[in-house]
Amino acid sequence: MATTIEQTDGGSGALDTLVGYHLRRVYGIFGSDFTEAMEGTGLRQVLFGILSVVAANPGMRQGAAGEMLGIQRANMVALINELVAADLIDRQVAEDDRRAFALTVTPAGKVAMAEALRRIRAHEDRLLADLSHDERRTLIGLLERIERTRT
Amino acid sequence: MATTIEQTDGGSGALDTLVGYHLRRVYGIFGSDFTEAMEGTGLRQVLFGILSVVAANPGMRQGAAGEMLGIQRANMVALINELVAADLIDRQVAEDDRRAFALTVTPAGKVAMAEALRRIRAHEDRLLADLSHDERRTLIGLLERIERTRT
DNA sequence: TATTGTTATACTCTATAACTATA
DNA sequence: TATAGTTATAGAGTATAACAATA
Repeated sequence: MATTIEQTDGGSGALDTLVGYHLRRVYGIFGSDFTEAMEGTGLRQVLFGILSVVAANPGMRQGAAGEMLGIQRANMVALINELVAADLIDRQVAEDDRRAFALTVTPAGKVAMAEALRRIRAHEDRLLADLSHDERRTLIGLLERIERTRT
Repeated sequence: MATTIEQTDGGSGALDTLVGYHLRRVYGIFGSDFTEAMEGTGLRQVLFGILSVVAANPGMRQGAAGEMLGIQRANMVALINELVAADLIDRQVAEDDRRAFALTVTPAGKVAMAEALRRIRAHEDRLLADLSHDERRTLIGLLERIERTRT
């Protein structure tokens, strides 16, 4: 009934009315379940993200991949090293610019991606079981509109 | 038109269809804008979260506050130390259990919270400018339903 | 001069195990 | 024996600055 902050309400207080708070909680739930779902594959959120972006844009540069995912150049180095070491990504000096690297997903990378995608779909189905397909689309749509405001 | 992963689509590939990916992006946008919005207050997301929970439940125990926010006991220590040092939280040995600490928000803490809340509302209004009030409620509602599935 | 990737570094967040003091 | 808080520590994510090679 109160519009101000209640005392001893047994809840989270002002937090519950904030979109950011709920985003934080749900992101946490997704994150830990994702990690569980990926157990044994050696893939993490970032690594799958990179694989996915490179698969959609074969030959793209390391820097461009990082930019699309909001990963800084400096932090891309170790990540790409990891993917190359695991033979999931192929890294070649770009023909037209010898400073840059052209990335492609290896055959093994494609296999790994397919398996990961299967697990991720199951993980999302698990966490979104209470939402109808329409509601999932609504959720993605709302999130995309927020992304467009600030990207 | 393709239901499989496209090649050279210029986009994020399979990522775009995943709720988790959009959550990650939007959470990132909210996180960095939150940090900017709080500049000069000394408050971060976690610290504001603790203040908010303790304000809503005066006298609550350190462990219970952490539990509500998904923060492990071990990690609460330094956070509460920080809030006590800043005179935003009062920490007293609980009368009925001398192992435990009873937490309350200090007067200075309430002032800080009010100012933080003002900034956070502005920050959310900024990032959610494209959404109607109904859409914001829908978004929070959907997120809350996901939280309930796994908490 | 500017850009691509690199190295070094540092800070926050998160997670685990072993400890203490109380219960 | 179990619980509340503590300490130490380690890993992941993220951020900045300075550098080499190339443009």
